Amino acid sequence: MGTIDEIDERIVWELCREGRLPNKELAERVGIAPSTCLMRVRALQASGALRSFHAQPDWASMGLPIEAIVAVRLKAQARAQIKTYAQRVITLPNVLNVFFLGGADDFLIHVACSSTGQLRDFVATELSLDSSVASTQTNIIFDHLIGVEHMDEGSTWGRIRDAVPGEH
Amino acid sequence: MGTIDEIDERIVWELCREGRLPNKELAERVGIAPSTCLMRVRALQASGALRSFHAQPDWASMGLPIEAIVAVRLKAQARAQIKTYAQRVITLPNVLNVFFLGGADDFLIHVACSSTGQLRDFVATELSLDSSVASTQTNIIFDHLIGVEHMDEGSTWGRIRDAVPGEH
DNA sequence: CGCACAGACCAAATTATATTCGGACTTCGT
DNA sequence: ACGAAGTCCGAATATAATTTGGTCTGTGCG
Repeated sequence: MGTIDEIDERIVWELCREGRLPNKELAERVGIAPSTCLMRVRALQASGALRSFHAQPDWASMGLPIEAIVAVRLKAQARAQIKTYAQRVITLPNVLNVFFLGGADDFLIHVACSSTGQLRDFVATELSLDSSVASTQTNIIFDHLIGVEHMDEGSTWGRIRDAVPGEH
Repeated sequence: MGTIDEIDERIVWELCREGRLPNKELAERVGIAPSTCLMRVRALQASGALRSFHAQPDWASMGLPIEAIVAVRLKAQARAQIKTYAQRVITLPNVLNVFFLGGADDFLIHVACSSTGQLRDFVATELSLDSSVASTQTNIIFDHLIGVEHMDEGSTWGRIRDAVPGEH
């Protein structure tokens, strides 16, 4: 099956940092021929290791200057419907991300809105109103930093895995 | 200045959904010539409306199957150093995203780890150990849905902005 | 051992895309 | 109405993506 070697990892890594990196340039960076590189990228997509590619816009420029994280708790008896609820929420236009969580909160919903008013309205009518919801807590996002954009060439992800701490 | 019209919005929107969409195809979708489309995309990047492009990997395939959101609170007197702390954290290899928050928590840190052991170790040594930190709370992520992937053609972002609720 | 096979790779040819460039069109101010 | 500025398009060119065929390597088995 799709066992990922060192080169595949470098490919994924480079594409995380620069999603529109041309195949030719990518091939050069990881040290293989463009044709081979293309084959690998397609295999990575087919295997699911490379899920998707997305632009990261400045939401404010798009008229959505207010971002927030909404922590949602479902009623205990509604936990079974957690997937149904999430499936509905993820299709709402303002929703950027949904994280299913363990712990006190059932999930976090990352949203972008045109104003604090719209945010309040959105949370009230789209999130809280659902009968499965026990409570919501809205936290404004002041800034958002993206990890892969701040990572050096040197720090490979291979190193991360190697550094597994002991489970004493 | 970079005032964004209807077509620019559609461009950004399409690229959010498909980051590697070829310029020719993009031009076709938004109904302009490829040369014009290229010019607009570059203008959007220059103006900052299009920040960046990233691949979305399956972190488990990359050997990092454990994802978590860590809520961090700084000591009251350390709030001034919030940016310093964040700048350090964002460069750590396991960190995917950092959200600066208003509210009780100062920020949320989205991380990917090779094991629960590494997660515990990472939070303990890289996040909690800092003298500015008052407390951390770690929540495992069971699943992560991406909004733009689940949005239909029909639902334009223009509609979001229009639907500004009244501030009565 | 030596052959047949599968898998991975590369280079060159082909196809398609990205990019540049010049000119046409619109808008706006005088 | 005229000219300047801005925006757009189409065709030409540069560059990249993709296909193809063949080489190399390792493997299993006669």
